[in-house]
Amino acid sequence: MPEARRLNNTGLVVLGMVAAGRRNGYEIARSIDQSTSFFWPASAGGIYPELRRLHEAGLLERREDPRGDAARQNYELSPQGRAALQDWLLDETPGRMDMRHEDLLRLFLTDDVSPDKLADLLDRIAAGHEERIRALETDATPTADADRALNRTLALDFGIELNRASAAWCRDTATRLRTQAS
Amino acid sequence: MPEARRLNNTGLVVLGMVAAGRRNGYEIARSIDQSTSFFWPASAGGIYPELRRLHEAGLLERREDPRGDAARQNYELSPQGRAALQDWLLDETPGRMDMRHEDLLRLFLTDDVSPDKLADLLDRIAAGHEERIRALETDATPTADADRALNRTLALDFGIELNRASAAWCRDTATRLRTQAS
DNA sequence: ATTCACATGTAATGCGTTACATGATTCC
DNA sequence: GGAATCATGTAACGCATTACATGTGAAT
Repeated sequence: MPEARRLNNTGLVVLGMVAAGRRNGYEIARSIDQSTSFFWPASAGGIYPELRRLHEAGLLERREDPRGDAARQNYELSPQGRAALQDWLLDETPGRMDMRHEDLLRLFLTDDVSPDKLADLLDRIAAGHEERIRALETDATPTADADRALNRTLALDFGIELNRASAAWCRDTATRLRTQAS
Repeated sequence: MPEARRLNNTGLVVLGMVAAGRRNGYEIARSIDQSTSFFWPASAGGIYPELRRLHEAGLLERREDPRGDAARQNYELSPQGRAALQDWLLDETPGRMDMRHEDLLRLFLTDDVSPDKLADLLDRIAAGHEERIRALETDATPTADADRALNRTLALDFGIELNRASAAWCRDTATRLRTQAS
């Protein structure tokens, strides 16, 4: 049985971030924030308890690494941790995918179906996606992150492309509605 | 202060579904499953408690509507419920948008960055999106749903387009990786 | 001197998911 | 009679979020 079954959402990305060279909770939180958060969010408050759990489960090794008087922990993968991560990475069953898109629910539930109102809403949805593109592009700049590995770049590119397509569809549909209405 | 603050994820869609004419928990669960689940999931088990909460909060009116010996509840919006829903619908602050995309996390965390392996993974991600397109298209067929309102159609179209763009990007990138590698 | 980035945590609360359990009705 | 659909719930469980609390080190 794959160990990965026991890894929750936070645990998965925390383990992966340690594997990617992040050493402590703060670095992990920062990295998640800059890179995975748009397709795999995890809040800072959940990371430290999760690090402890992973350590207690034997997936992480920890050593004290104080900076002056300030306590600091340094984490690395244990052999079991590496194995659990590989189990999950090599699992070829399709991964879960969930979405929660509030504006789309608004669109779906709007009872005023006049084309103009819908077009306005679509424009606002587009604006949201366009802002997200900007956020992703700043994160994707080479200076922002030492990791220029191909797969990292690809994941961010995917996010940009996704939002670009969303924004484009919204803009197109909005203008289509407006021209048809007139 | 908008009442919508007190509505949780399930409550929002439940209220909306009642507004859209769904009468009982079963109908709501079925509708969510067929339409909003890909951008606003809600599990059946959470709907009945939520209906009770909304009723207790005064947002829904309930009356008994037995079918033979079988108990059944019929829900409708109360004036407060309608107001709360409108508050939320007309709120122009950008809505939340979250995603959880396991295969994308796999892509991001893969340490074997050989183009062939990455291309394989991308093909699998594409396949997942293509399957989702098929699911959405069957839900979007006119026969499947009496609601042919414009906004409903648009929301489903958005989902289809989103997955189409995702799949296309994955396929394109996979072939690009393979040709560059050779 | 003070502000900002670094760094680690806790506690409350409210979900959301899952699995299960039950029974009626309708259709074949 | 049996199966699928309709219909309503409960209970456990593990989170995930949020807000808070605290302190150090580095830079200006």
